[in-house]
Amino acid sequence: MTVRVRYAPSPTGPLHIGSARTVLYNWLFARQHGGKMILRSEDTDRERSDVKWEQEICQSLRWLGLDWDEGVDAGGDCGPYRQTQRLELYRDYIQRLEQQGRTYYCFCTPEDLEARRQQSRYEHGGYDGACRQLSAQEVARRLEQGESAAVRFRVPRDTKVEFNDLVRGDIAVETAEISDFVILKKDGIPTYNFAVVVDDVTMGISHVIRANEHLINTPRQILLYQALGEQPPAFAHISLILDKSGRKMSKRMGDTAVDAYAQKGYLPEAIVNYIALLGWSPEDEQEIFSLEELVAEFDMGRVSRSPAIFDVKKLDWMNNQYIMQTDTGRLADMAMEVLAGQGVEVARGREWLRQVIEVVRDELANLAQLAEFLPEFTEEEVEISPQAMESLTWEHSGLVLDQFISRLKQLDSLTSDSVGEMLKQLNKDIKKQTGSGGKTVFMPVRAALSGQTSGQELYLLVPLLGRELALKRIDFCRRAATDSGVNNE
RNA sequence: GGCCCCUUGGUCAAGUGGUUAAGACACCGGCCUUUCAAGCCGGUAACAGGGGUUCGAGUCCCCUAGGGGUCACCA
Repeated sequence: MTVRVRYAPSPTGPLHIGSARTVLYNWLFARQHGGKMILRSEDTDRERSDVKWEQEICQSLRWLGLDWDEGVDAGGDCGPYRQTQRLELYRDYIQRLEQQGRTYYCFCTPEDLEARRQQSRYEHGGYDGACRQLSAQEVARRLEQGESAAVRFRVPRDTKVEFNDLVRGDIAVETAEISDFVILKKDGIPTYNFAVVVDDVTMGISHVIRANEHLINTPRQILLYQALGEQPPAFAHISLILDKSGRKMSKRMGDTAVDAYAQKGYLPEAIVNYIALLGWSPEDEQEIFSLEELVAEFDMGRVSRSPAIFDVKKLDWMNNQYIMQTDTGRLADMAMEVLAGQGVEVARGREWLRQVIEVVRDELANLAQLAEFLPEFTEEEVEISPQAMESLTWEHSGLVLDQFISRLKQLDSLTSDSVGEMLKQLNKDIKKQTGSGGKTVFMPVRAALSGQTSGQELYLLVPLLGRELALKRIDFCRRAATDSGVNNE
């Protein structure tokens, strides 16, 4: 059997992180079986659908590195791939069911239904079957009078629907639990449950891999497959991704859209890697996976049945892992965009930013955090910590800084090597002159250069500052120390 | 409320009747280091509860509790 899977979003918002994982699992499954991936737009909700979202979803998918063989933006033999463009097809299928007496017209208004439901809410949900027994004459008469009607599917009574879910095992539901549901809305648009079935049948879908919230829809859909005389596909329902509070991920608790993570400077491969591990685990203990490795290792049988909580801390760690091993040129390109998106201007340009990244990358959870690091390399007037201030008053600090300044001025070019050499020599010489070195040398230099007692390696910091800024900093910090009433001469 | 699904440390999770119950993130400590990170080493911490079945249960069965989903002319 050729594997054909699909991702079928409704274009009503950006790509959700949970959906991204669903697509990933579909994609991995297709790729490892030499199958096809299909992207279909379920845009039958005319109120909320918008092509703008369809485009954004496509863009996020591409950004993640997930492609598709057929569908929206790709074409294929089973098109069109937007449900609103397949209305005639649905009509044919509705007719097939009609001819077999499996449907009936329903004239109940939404208000009627709502009112009746209010009363019986906790006894039996769903439709009460009011129009099930309407005579053919009455139906014809009301239709003729121009009364509009929805079409409902006649659910068989007293039987049960059983199927085997690839991740959940055997599932059985009594049809008594399923009321006659609408398959064609009054406006002539099919409902989700009907359209998916027709689409999955006509597109030859072999495996339906989707979120767990659809598990309960599956029996209805299987009933439809049976009524149409079609073989249902295999189903795999994967658990939801929850937020920190254990609820379905909501914007209130953090970012839910893939795009939000892109804008914060998370790398697509980190996102993919992280969500792959949210609900699936490999046989061994590997944590870092490329897309190719995932194709090889992924196993639907090892997908977890329980919901997973999205942990940004681990994502941060994962992203950092990728930041540390990614080419800084690429990071710089991404960072320029990310920072621009945050309204942060990089006055000294991309190449300079690249060097900054080289120096601070091991502390970065995402590229947007670069914004917090930049002042350390650009500001003239820095914040001076009490500890830094104190180190400027040490016995030999004045001497150390004087010598550092004159040597800095003499250096031909500022590279990590030349500055490193210079510092080493300075340390040696000071030790010879005063008897103390190490911390008594490096700490005042650091304090005068940055106002802090911790930070980047000095030989990396200085070249990034440049001679001019470095000298200004030292001047500024010494002045501040003097002004604070302490004599550091 | 009915139905369906789920329940191993704070989080992700391994585990398919016999293990000292892995590993990762986070946290704590140590080493390294002119600082901070990174890195390396180590530590704290879990089978929701109760009944069975069994020589033996995180693993199988039942009940309870908790969480989630669903009960739309939304998808």
